[in-house]
Amino acid sequence: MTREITARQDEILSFLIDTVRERGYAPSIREISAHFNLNSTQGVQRHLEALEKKGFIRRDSKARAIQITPQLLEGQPGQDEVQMIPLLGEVAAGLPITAVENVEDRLPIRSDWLGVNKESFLLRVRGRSMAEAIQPGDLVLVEKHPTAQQGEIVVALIDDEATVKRFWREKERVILRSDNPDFADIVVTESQPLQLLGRVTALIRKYL
Amino acid sequence: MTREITARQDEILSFLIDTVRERGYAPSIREISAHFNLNSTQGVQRHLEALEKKGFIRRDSKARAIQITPQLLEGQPGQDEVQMIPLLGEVAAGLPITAVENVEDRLPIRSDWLGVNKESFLLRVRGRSMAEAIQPGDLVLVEKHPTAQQGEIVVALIDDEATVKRFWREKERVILRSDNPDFADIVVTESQPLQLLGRVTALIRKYL
DNA sequence: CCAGGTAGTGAACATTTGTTCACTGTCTGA
DNA sequence: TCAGACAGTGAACAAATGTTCACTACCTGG
Repeated sequence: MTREITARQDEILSFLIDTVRERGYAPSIREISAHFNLNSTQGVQRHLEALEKKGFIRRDSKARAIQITPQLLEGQPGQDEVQMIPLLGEVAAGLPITAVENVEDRLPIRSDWLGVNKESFLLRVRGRSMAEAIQPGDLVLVEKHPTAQQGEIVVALIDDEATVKRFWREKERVILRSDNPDFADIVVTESQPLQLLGRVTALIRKYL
Repeated sequence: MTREITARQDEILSFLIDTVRERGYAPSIREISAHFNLNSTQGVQRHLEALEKKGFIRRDSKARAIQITPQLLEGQPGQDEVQMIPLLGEVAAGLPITAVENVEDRLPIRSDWLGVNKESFLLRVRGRSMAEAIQPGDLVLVEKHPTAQQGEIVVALIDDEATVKRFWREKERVILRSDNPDFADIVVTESQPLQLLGRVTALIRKYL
């Protein structure tokens, strides 16, 4: 998917950015169409869908639920740019994992450590299955991703609990392997679909 | 007009700030009341009116039209405050360790992770002496300190080279111990004074 | 004891809001 | 010439949304 945008899309994106900067909340579909003297919400909808597809905004089906990709609001992405990434506590059932209710803290991560147009969050490791490289209490930076590469460290949901393991795919099954030999592999077959939350891209450990 | 706010107002304001930071747009009145398990939009309305009167937010009579006073969004000093900490490369002889010449990069660290009135820097680990908990390529956050406690992980200069070890003091000598049993202890006596750069307070690992 | 402030309930209402459907027009490249 | 992309129109719908009203309960200071 090309990230080129049309002239009209660019105009609409600029209007979004300006409006959020000036008054602190996004315009509605109808405010956008009024601004451009359009008579139809469908046309605006189409443009917003395209901008979302191309990664410039994120939308929810709620009033003014347009989130502009942070780099666009703050200017050029750069080395010194920092994003406050949520550290999730107990993950409440039924909510999106990064729902506000799940966030217990926030840590600064350099933007170039984060995937482009990827959502990331931090989780605290509980078990010793990846010891000693990854220890209880460590924070892992997780980039949301539904799939993984061989050998990558991933976060999966098993029995409604997030677990950190190394991912191996063999023919018709997936193996979630611990680095700690004291722990057995978890074998996932198609009869119980695997739910990957994402892949681990960094680790942060605090020594008290 | 007092700017003191009540406990409930403070909770609601924090929720607003968190929500805007997390998902880029404000909650609706009903989302706020759902979050706090309230059954009435009027109660929320009352709090928002108070917060507006006291200058913490601005509102329009439109969906999610809550603008948080910019200073509040840009972070309270303390928890959300971030400092760019230098990552040191080759340490040039004769220069203070954190001299500009030694800095190869900077990473954001939350201020409450840093000692009060202490200088900190990041170093990249080279050897495997602390494996597996600390691996080559890992970054350690070092707080400048000339002394250490028993068992702490420290950075010492030995033969003009920074090394990461665990610190033990015995009677008249200091032992710098590796976590990796493949490495022998380094015994430091008074005939070659130990130079501690600091103690390790955090670790950051990036998985490619 | 009472007034005032704080916090909330329950309900109703009008307006806003996003989505969807079916359509038209223009432009461009094959 | 035609298909596809882009840009828009007009309409309808259901849900979301903010405001307002009248009320209750509790707490605290005068």
